Amino acid sequence: MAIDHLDGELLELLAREPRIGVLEASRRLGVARGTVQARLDRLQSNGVIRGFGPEVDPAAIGYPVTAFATLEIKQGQGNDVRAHLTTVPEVLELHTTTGHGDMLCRLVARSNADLQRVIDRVVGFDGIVRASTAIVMENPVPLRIIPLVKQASGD
Amino acid sequence: MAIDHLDGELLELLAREPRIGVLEASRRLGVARGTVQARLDRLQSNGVIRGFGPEVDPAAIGYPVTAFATLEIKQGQGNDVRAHLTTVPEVLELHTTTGHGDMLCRLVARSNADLQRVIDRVVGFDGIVRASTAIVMENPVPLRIIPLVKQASGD
DNA sequence: GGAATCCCTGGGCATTCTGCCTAGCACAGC
DNA sequence: GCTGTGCTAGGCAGAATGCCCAGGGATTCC
Repeated sequence: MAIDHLDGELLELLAREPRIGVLEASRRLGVARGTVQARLDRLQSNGVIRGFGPEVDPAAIGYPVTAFATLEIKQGQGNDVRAHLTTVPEVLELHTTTGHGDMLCRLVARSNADLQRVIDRVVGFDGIVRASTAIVMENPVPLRIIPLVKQASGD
Repeated sequence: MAIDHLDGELLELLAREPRIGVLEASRRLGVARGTVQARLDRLQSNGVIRGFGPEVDPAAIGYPVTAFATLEIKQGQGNDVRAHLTTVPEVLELHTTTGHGDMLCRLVARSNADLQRVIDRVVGFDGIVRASTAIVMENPVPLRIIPLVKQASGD
């Protein structure tokens, strides 16, 4: 469950140079190949490593605008709203949060004008009472995990 | 820049089974290996594929609590706040958004009690006027990209 | 109508990595 | 003292990679 120093270094190495194989990683870390293999297996069956899926940049496929929308949900409509938002491709992420039946979702759009269309589609649903949207201008800290991994593995 | 149908299928395949290699992917897609290799190279130099870093689950390394904090920033303090938040490992993501010098950040913590410590550390900084935090309870739609990819590649 | 260009195919090559195995060693807990 | 666990070090066959080439359609540009 907890990860040790070697796990931390392995994760950091994989994050920096994902294409390297088990053999190369073992060379870099100065341990035996079998060790790296065992650690990787453990991290994956542990659920620490969820996968190695390609990170796709929405901007590069034509969706340069990102926004966060806070949705106020009518009591008892949570499941319907979830199902509805799942069908909208521009909804990249959805969370339910503390508060008065609130949800937070991450949206992308082709342009600011297109964002209006997306929002209309998102909120054009019965269970949603109100929505407030914040458009992202800059992303000073892109989604990262390494600093946390280092802290969790004892620096 | 735009991606075609084959690109879309390739991305979807890689997202579903990231461990398969170029050769296996070419077999699945029914195209030549060189084609897959060329597409992958192009997608990566295009920036469509940012990388293949391991997706680490914060919950699995001891940070099961996620929250989003909206920060109100004192005029002109943006850079200092950014620098400050970058040093906090529990800040996984930071965006500046439209509004009155607002920022939105994603936090994780070891527990609800620990979240208080994280928030104190985040807002214990001069440039931050006010913070409002929403704790995530459920995550009905985890960060996803495939539906958008399919839409962008013409279904 | 050509000609040039681009993309894909299908194949070949040496090198490298993988998955799987064995055996020995050090260290912890019971 | 014994057992289990984790790491090292090595070996092996099979598979994949990176890189190369020649050829064929399709498209675009003169």
